[in-house]
Amino acid sequence: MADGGLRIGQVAQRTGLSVHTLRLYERAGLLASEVQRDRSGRRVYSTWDVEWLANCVKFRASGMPLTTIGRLAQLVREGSGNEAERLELLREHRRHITEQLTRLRDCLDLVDGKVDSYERHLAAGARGDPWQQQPRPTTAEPSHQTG
Amino acid sequence: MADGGLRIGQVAQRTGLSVHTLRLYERAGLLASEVQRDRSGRRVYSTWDVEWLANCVKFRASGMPLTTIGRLAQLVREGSGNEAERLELLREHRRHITEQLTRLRDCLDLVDGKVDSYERHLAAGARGDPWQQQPRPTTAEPSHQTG
DNA sequence: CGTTGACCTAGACCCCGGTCTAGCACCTAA
DNA sequence: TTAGGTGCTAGACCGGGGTCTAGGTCAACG
Repeated sequence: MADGGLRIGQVAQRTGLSVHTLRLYERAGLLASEVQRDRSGRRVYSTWDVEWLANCVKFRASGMPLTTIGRLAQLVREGSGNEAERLELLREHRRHITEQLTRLRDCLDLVDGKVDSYERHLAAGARGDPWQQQPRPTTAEPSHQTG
Repeated sequence: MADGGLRIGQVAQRTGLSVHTLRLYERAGLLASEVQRDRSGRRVYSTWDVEWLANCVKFRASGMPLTTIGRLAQLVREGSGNEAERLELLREHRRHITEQLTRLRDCLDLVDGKVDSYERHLAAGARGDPWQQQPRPTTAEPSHQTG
């Protein structure tokens, strides 16, 4: 395991991505540095590549689309000088994550509420349905309001 | 706005779903009660339907697949007696949400770290790249370790 | 009346992100 | 020398979740 020098299978193991996906990511331009090849054409990933991929995994897991990761990768590939742009991109993603977090917490509230009510319901011996449309008031007609 | 009696367009407005999606959801069996129709065949949603749909929106937003929502809807459609199963389903989804939350927080840490480092980097006058592979140690060859 | 706007159905289309296959090349170990 | 394992490319395929189109029906308004 001398520094650098992992092949695709090993990288797959330690990133949790499939080899297919690794190749896909490369084709899609997600890699921030050209992957080396050994003399018979097989990919050779440096440990830096693997770290980068681990980051990609987290970006994906937090909903960053492949194209965006690609843009970031490109910026890094281009080297120093565009840090402001990278920062911008990262900030935007951070915003995106925090939004997801609040939405998710909101949903969790809903689900928690439902779970609670069903638990109480079942504990109390199942009288009535805590989540049922009312016993059908009438045969609803849209009452023709144009609004 | 007498109780009950919204048409699809209005429902689209208040749920944020498109009319296309509303019809899709119906076809996919996401609705927990048969949508009424007026005498010319147009859908007439009760306010209960709309509430249900609002819940569906949250389920989706928290990553519940359509098929699962469909199962839940079916249980509700079938009426009292299967509350335990609904509870099970909801609990599982809650678990799923909390997992997402922890993963997301983890990703947020990463992104926060990167943002911080770029901010400090830029504030300090951009020396070196905080996110760059080391200056290319050698021309990595995989050193043929079979492991 | 006719026109306009909301609605209907069936079905095609699309994007995204992966997953898999076919057919081939290499390399090392038995 | 051959077999097994791993890798390669190009490209097909897939599932999920929408989104849109074509072609038609109402119904209400001017």
